[in-house]
Amino acid sequence: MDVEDDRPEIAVSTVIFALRTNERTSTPQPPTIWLPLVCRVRDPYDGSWALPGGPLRAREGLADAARRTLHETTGLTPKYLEQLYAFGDVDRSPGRRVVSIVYWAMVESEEAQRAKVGQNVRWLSADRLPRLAFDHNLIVSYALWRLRNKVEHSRIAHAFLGETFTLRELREVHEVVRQKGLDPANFRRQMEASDALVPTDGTRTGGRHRPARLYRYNHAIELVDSGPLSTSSG
Amino acid sequence: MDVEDDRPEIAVSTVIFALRTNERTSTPQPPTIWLPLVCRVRDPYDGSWALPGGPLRAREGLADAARRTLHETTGLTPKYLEQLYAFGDVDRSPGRRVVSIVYWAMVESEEAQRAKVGQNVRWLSADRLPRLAFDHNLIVSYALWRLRNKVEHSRIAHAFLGETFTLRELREVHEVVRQKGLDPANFRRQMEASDALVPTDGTRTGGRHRPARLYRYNHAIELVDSGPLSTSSG
DNA sequence: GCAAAAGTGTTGCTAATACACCCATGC
DNA sequence: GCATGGGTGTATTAGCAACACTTTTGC
Repeated sequence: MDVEDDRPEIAVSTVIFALRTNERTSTPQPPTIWLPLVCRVRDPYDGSWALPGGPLRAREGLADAARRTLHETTGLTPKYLEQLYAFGDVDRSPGRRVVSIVYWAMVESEEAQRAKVGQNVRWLSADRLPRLAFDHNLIVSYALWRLRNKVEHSRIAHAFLGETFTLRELREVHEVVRQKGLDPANFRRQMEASDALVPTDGTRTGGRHRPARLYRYNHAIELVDSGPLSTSSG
Repeated sequence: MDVEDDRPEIAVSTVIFALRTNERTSTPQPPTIWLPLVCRVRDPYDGSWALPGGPLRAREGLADAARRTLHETTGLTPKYLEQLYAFGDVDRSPGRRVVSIVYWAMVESEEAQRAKVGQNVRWLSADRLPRLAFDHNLIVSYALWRLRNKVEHSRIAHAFLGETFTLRELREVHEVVRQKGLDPANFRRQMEASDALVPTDGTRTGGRHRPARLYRYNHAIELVDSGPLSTSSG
């Protein structure tokens, strides 16, 4: 066996999350977690759905590679991107040895609608996934677990929303991700106490009720979350 | 430039933590966090201290590689081992492109004393490190941050201790890692409430005071911490 | 006995919860 | 008006920190 071919390859993949409402149903429903997947067109796993990704280029950072590959396949620009885990089991890819550095990302709902879907790229519901290629079911499970964990103790839920948003919208993100209803009053107080939000002058009107104040995310804080690693250092 | 040489290499390194008392001082002192480092014997960074590690073999899992390389250089067998992060900045290694999958580990104090130190391997204090090779200072900082974060919300402190231990010993681990004194009474209650500990029949005697009950870690729980990833899947 | 750490009890503060209530808007 | 969600107030509860106190050992 050739020594060069023995060297493990490096690939970078990304689990991209967005909150979307199921278009198939006519009655209004709360959004759920969806992710764009790519249909493989060659073996192994020809015809299976897989995470967007690709090989790491020689002069390209890990996060850069994640951003590039997900943009190439989906056209999306994520609002949040973080390294998830390196998957490197010996036989996770039939025939070859591939170590995948996996990232996870969030895109806002508006951006998600701009994604170029088609025969080869499609949104699938995170909790009704078919059997995916490679170990990608495990990867998505872990990414979901991380998302749910992080959203409780961190201030990242806004990454699913636009520049400004109402407290109701932010609460809905939390409710969908954490899979349980939250008291509007208590949620408001927690957010106000956390210093994560800055009220704007605007309000969102719609529906037959009092208009809701629009808030903006307070970017002056987020340094705390990832410790010594800034968001860049991949 | 040759295409084969352009492909990024994969290395696996490990930040190994142990609690040790400084041998140089005669007066008894509380332990602090130490880690074994390897002195490099060739460029780049010839003569600098670096994390134990090495290239990933073709038919070897990531965690296996971490376990192997740290054992080869230090002789240690860690009680806890977890993936930390993949570091892959383009120019983190002069001349070559290396992506390092870094693990972090804890060894119990007794095991730490069995480590084979010498000219090339030495224990250094985690908060008084010199300038290390590559980006290893950043890596150690991040590992420390992770250790300190995880020890508060998780049940891993026992990994610094032997099979059985007193509440005082466990509390000392927390105090050293979290860098602050803890109330013995409240600490006891928290541990008892957490179900993480199982009391044994034994007691530890020593010093002129009442013997302390020995506890054992309750292994029936730990599944929760890492979510869908069991400790094996690297 | 006395020092020192093991172990127990009590109190008060803070934060999270549950839920009652008023406010402002669209229809 | 009236339904609906926006927004405020408040009582109850759970958890945690502080600290006084009792117990049991070595010397």
